[in-house]
Amino acid sequence: MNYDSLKLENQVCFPLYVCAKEVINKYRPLLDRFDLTYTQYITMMVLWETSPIISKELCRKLYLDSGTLTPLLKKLECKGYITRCRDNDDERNLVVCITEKGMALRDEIISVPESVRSCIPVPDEDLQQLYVILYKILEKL
Amino acid sequence: MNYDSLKLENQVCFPLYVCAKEVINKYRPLLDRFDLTYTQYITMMVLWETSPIISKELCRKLYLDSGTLTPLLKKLECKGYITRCRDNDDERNLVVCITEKGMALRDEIISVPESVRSCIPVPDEDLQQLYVILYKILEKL
DNA sequence: CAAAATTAAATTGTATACAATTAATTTATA
DNA sequence: TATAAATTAATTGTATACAATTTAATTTTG
Repeated sequence: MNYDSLKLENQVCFPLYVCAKEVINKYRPLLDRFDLTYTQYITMMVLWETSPIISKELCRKLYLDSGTLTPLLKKLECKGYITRCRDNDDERNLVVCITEKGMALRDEIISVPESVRSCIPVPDEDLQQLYVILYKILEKL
Repeated sequence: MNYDSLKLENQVCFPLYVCAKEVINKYRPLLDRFDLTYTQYITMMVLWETSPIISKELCRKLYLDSGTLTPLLKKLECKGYITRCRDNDDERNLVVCITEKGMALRDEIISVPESVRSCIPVPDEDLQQLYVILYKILEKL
């Protein structure tokens, strides 16, 4: 039998998985200073754009479920970056609001994207192409 | 201040992270039948190609550390797919060998790559491009 | 309107991931 | 050659991820 399809080098998912991991690892030392993990960081990104926001919406935008977000949001609350409270109109919903401290974090963290970019020494065109293909796939999934 | 660089839509890492997660999620129902996780599956892929292999080499090929691999290998051993023993020449090294049962698994699992491929309805050219860019980045990291 | 169905967050359990440390072994060196 | 340095797995601790279940609230429906 021909087992070529089961070779690691013939997989697209493997470099995708490794690349995502390794790029996220580049964020770690940069985000450590702010006591944030990568997942907490992208959560803050949504909140800098949209606050207040319902937890369900946050889950949808971040492609995460409540099992992941519930403890993460509690941690961000402990750090003082967000508040969590129930929606009066529908008590099932959790309303997440960014705090002043959370909003202020944006100014401090502004240099992170550029720092990460400098860790990935490939041309802009490659990253642009990568971006387009990834969203093309995400749309179809 | 201009905060565009902190918008989720302007990140390359975010779709990379989500895409990797979502594609791996496509493997889940397919691998469940074999009682394997994605990480266990790619570990088996290395072993189908190379056995015996030193744990250190396995770590290097999979971009994982011993904190992740040690418990994973113990699980694969419990399932009867591999054996773990020390290298007589250098007792620090852990030698991982595939078992007959592990080798037989390859024939059963052969259809998985095609099944996953069919879950990602984009042209081959896109995946080919993706593959090239991802390895280009990995080489530089 | 009351019961059933639906929805959303939280909880529980399992499996990664990785940093930091520890323990055992081997290699280098004074 | 005895000790220091280096190497490798394993361990410990923290933080995701996600499936499955539970709980509480809301909506639908008979």
